[in-house]
Amino acid sequence: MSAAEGGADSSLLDRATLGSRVRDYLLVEIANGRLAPGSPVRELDIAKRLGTSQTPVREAFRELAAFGLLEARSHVGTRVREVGERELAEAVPVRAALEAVAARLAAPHVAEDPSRLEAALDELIRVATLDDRLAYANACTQFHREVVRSAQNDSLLRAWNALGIEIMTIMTMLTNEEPLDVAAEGHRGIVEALASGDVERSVAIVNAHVAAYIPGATEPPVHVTG
Amino acid sequence: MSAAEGGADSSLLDRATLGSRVRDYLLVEIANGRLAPGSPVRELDIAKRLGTSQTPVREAFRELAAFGLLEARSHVGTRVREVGERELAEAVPVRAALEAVAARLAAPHVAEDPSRLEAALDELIRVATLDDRLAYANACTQFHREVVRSAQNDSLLRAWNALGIEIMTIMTMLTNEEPLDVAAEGHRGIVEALASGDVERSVAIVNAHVAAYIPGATEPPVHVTG
DNA sequence: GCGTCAAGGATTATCGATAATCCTGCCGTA
DNA sequence: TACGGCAGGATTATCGATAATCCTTGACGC
Repeated sequence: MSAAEGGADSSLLDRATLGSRVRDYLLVEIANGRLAPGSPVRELDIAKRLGTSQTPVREAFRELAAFGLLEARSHVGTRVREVGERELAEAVPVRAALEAVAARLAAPHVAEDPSRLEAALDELIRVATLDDRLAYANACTQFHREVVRSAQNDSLLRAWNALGIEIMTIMTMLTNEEPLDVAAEGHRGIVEALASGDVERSVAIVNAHVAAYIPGATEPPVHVTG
Repeated sequence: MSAAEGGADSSLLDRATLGSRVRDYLLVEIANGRLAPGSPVRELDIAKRLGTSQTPVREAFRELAAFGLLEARSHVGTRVREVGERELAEAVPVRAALEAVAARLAAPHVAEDPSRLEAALDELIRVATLDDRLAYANACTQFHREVVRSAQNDSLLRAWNALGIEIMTIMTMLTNEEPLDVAAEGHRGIVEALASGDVERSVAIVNAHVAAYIPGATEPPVHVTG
């Protein structure tokens, strides 16, 4: 998915090109574990399975690789990227820094019109009642993406997207025992802080939230002030 | 360029795939203005001009679109996106935040073995004598990428790559009058700070450096402490 | 035993051609 | 005039097949 559309487009219209539908298919397969991390995926295999040619599959592969979900080696093969605890931990300070910037930039916009973010929160809380950790992970990713999107800064969104939060969140949720309703409610504070327009509080809350995402993290690894 | 390869491959070895060479070609054409912002680019035109088929061109288009350099509409056409000062300025706080994290993480590693970073600096200073602003821009990007790479954090590198620093730097260098040798020397302080292992000084210097990159910026938009 | 090299298999990379889609301009109608 | 619809052109999207590259395996010489 291009950074501009941000990964939320294809479900709306049927304008979807074949490539984007293949992409979504792979996304789901990776998300629910049918394509396990580390397992190889072959362009022509997927093409045959979906009844398309190699071309759209190839395009989908490239996009997912850009998101860090797939790992491709030229002329050799592609596999689902392994995201170990080390990778997960590694991403935390990066994510914290980016979402801190996002909070700083988003606060004024959200304060002016909090409706989109509130809708994302409502959806998250609704999904939390479904006892489906996979669906919850996706909703959670969408919520955070909405925060970043609220900053109205394409560069920021692109960088954040490149982290591959989808897979990180899924991993975290599946190796986690936290009740979903509690996890969901933990996001309310973010919306409130942003909607109030209080930049410093927003940044602090987001930092704490992201840092808490990885079990074992004791405090925000990067504290952003300014 | 895929996030994994990091955009630094194609100029070194001839491992470059056709798609990546087309990408680089287009990058240069856009940078030096032969492909003016707003002008349409046709896949088959470029393909014929470069003597390839449509496929690699298409791939290059997708990558450049992901970086915000091209604007594609399905079944209609692609044009060079207008990258105004606003876009350039937008990226600054994001880049500053990422490179601050990079400095924090890289300092210990660089202190232990500064050779790679020093080599990048030497190369930058060497290229500065060539009076080729395009080459300098590339060397400069390489230097900063080396700083980020020194952090030894894949997530960080992916996010940074997603910003498309190449084009930002090229744009800046081409609309800039600063003498190249002065610009190059401005990077020495970064290496020294990192090599000394002084994290706080490293972060401060990197922040100042990045913020100064955009003419008109008065102070680091985000100050990272911790 | 160990390094070197060649052949073969696996996978992606590229090609040339065709299909699908979208836009524009024209025509007919009221 | 304003409006709807329908050819025709332009461009991308997709296809099926072939080429190029890389890795592995095993033979061979030392």
